[in-house]
Amino acid sequence: MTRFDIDTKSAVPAYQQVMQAIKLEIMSGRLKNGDQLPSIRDLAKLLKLNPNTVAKAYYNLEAEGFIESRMGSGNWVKFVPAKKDTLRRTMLETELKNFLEKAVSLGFDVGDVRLLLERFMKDE
Amino acid sequence: MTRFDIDTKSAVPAYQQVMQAIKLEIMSGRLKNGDQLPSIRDLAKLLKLNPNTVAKAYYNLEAEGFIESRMGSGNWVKFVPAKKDTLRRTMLETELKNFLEKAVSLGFDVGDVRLLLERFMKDE
DNA sequence: TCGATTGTATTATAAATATAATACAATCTG
DNA sequence: CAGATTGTATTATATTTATAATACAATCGA
Repeated sequence: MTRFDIDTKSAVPAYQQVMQAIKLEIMSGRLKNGDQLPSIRDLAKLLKLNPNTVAKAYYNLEAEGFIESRMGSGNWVKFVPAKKDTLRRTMLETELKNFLEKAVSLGFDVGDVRLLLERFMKDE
Repeated sequence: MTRFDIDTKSAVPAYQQVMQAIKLEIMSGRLKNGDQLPSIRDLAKLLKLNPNTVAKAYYNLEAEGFIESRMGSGNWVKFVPAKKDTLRRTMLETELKNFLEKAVSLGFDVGDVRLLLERFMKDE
């Protein structure tokens, strides 16, 4: 797993930074299905965090279906490509719906959003 | 202004509910440029909130450019159609960028988002 | 001008959240 | 089996956030 650091000055809570970093590792493929994650205590020591903070990150990652915790033994990446694709898609759809809600409350419709998106695609 | 209520059981803070309701009034056109808003104390009494809670909502609405507060006199909707359109567009772009960031961190690209969006347009 | 109305500032309280300290319990390994 | 390692649960502390109580200051209007 790629090393990462916690920005203690950030407004983003430490446990969320841990979650984000690990998700990124999984999404990018650097962490594969079945890979074992560092133990809570080891990662806590490495990042200079309290073990409970890492435990909270792992707990949430498990709830979101990214990893699996087994008592006494450790934490593993849970990454079944097919399932993960539907998971990612579900997450994307949730985020899109949230965004569209905001757009509508701003007075725009889905067509407006589509036009703006296409401008984005041309620009970059 | 259309009457609205505060859901005290909601996880959304009261001051944010006030902001959202007033933005909606402005965006929908029910509140027009130059319209005077109820005084902080009046709205607080109406909604059964502390005046400071309403003041916080008004303060943020002013910071976001939706209204204007004048000491001793009151609060007015600031809604210059042209400027407001650019404001809305800026807000939309900000929200879109935030969403696209999440999409990318999920492993999707802008093209994927466009396809999903078009499916949304067909379905509804 | 002067009282009433308005927004603002200060301070306090309550609730939620993040982090930490510590103890507990399941699993693995020799 | 026994000790070490692992995740989990409980409780406490610190910080942030939302709300409230109160006092202050600018503006308006009779």
